[in-house]
Amino acid sequence: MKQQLRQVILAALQQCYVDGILSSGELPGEIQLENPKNPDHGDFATNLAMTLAKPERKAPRKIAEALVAELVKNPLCETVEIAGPGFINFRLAAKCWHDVLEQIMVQGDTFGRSEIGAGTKIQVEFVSANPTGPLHIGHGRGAVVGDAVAAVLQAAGFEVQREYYINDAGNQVTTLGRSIWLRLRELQGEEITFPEDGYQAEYINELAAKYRAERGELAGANEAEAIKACATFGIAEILEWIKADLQTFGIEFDHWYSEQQLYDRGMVDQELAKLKDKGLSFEQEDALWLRTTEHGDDKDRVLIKSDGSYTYFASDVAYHMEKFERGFDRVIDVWGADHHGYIPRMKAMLAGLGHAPEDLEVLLIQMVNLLRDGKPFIMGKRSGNFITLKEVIDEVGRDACRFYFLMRRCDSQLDFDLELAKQQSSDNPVYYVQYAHARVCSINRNAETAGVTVPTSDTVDCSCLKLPEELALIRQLARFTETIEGAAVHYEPHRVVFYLQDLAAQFHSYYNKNRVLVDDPATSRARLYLVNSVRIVLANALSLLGLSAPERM
RNA sequence: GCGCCAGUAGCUCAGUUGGAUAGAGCAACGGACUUCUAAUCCGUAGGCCGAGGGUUCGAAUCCUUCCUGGCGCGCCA
Repeated sequence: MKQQLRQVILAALQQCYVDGILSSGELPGEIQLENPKNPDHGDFATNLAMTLAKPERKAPRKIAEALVAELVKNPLCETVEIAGPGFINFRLAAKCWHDVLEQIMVQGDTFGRSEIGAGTKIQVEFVSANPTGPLHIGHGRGAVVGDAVAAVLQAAGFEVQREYYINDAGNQVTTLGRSIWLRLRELQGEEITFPEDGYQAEYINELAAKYRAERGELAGANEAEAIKACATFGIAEILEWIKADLQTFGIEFDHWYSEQQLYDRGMVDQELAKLKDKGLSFEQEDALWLRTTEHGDDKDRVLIKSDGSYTYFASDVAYHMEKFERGFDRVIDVWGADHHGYIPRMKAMLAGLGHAPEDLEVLLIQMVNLLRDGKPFIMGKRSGNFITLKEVIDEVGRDACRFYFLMRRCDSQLDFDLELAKQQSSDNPVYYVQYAHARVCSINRNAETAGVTVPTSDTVDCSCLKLPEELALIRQLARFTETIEGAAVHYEPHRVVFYLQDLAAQFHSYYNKNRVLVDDPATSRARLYLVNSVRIVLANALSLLGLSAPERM
């Protein structure tokens, strides 16, 4: 709709140049069209005359007059008016809006999709929590945001892969192994002193018990081997928990990528060798450093420590180099905001290899403040006051949980009140939106009983849809595609959430003011056509965010 | 000390590439169910967009200085 109008405006501008009414010949890169907040300002507005004021050296309103003289000739435009300092306001013919409904009906569950991302391969890596403990609420937010970002990108035509990076190498693995091993010895009746830096949580005892049940007593193996066995066992078990939790949350990954395998395949050494060949790394004090200061980092970073072991950064560098070698045009990492200090060195590393800064986009997920009845719910691994993601989902419900995580832009902190999220009332926005969907379904059931069927595009008489609120509703529906595009381009899935709330509000208001099923059959059918278009868009948006669209509530 | 994110109504937050009179929900107050689901709707009230300066036709939005809160600044992961 917008694109169509842009063409019309461009043609009018060119005509003005041909006629010599305007002389600069200036063609704007893109004609800016906005959706006015004030309905008096029409369906669309452009500031074109104001931006042309400088090159034309004429008053904006003069330029607008010339353009309007051309534009009124177009049948698409019902009215074209000049307003304020030089805005041109358009009101489109009702026919244009009725065509939108037909598009929705014909396209069904694909309505809203576009191809702006066609040909671009993007990888979204998210969650990537260490497999040393169950997922908590912070991981949940990252999981939902990552999943939704991937979904809107897909809807906008990008080719998307969802990946989980498993940090199954490094010190934390040994710590996990040792923790399980100690608990296991405890179970076998030994008196042990549990170290300060071990994992103290209850689930370690569960893992130890399970190990014992499945594998029996620890045999005479030496300590290092026993710890390693416990670690391997623990990682595998916890990974299963994580996979199960994500599944109940409705999140699926295309690819699980193991850090350990990165080492086993020799990828880390290979990639580090490439850096060395390019002169990006250097040795100093027995350690290997990456020269990240050349591209904006505060200091150079260690890849291989003086004791010969690798830093976490080393495998991360190799991992990201390999991502691009896999053919992705762009790579998105979803991280907890506490890792933000890491961004400059990663970007510097890629810049050294000739990548543009925007090839890697890091989405920082701000902290989640867990509350219960408005009071902070302090989580301490040691206090025992620990609540896992699974417990939150079980208590609050999947849809409400997802919706809360998506309601805010991810770079602002989120207060998550368990009692509030749990409420199945008007206080809970997720039900407000889902209720709109259920309401249309209910109307459909009543229509069916009354023998009224939803008309097809060629049998509907859209001329019955002329109330201002009906046209406003269609305008909102028409914005769905551009909303998804905006959410995709800016990596901001919360835009879809706000869109959904606006659409639901408009529908509820319309529903309260007007009956769909009235005495006049043509009007009933046309309104049924309209509300079912609303239903389709609600369902598409809900599905995009991983939310259900219930038919009854 | 340096860096990142945030600061908008009593509370929680939106606000598109800089656009017209800054919006929504909750809370408060007043209304609407013999009518397709009241998990809904309609109305009232509520603002120094953290503060100052700058850029321009035009700033919550861009630049700059400061204030406040959160988080980072390892040869940890």
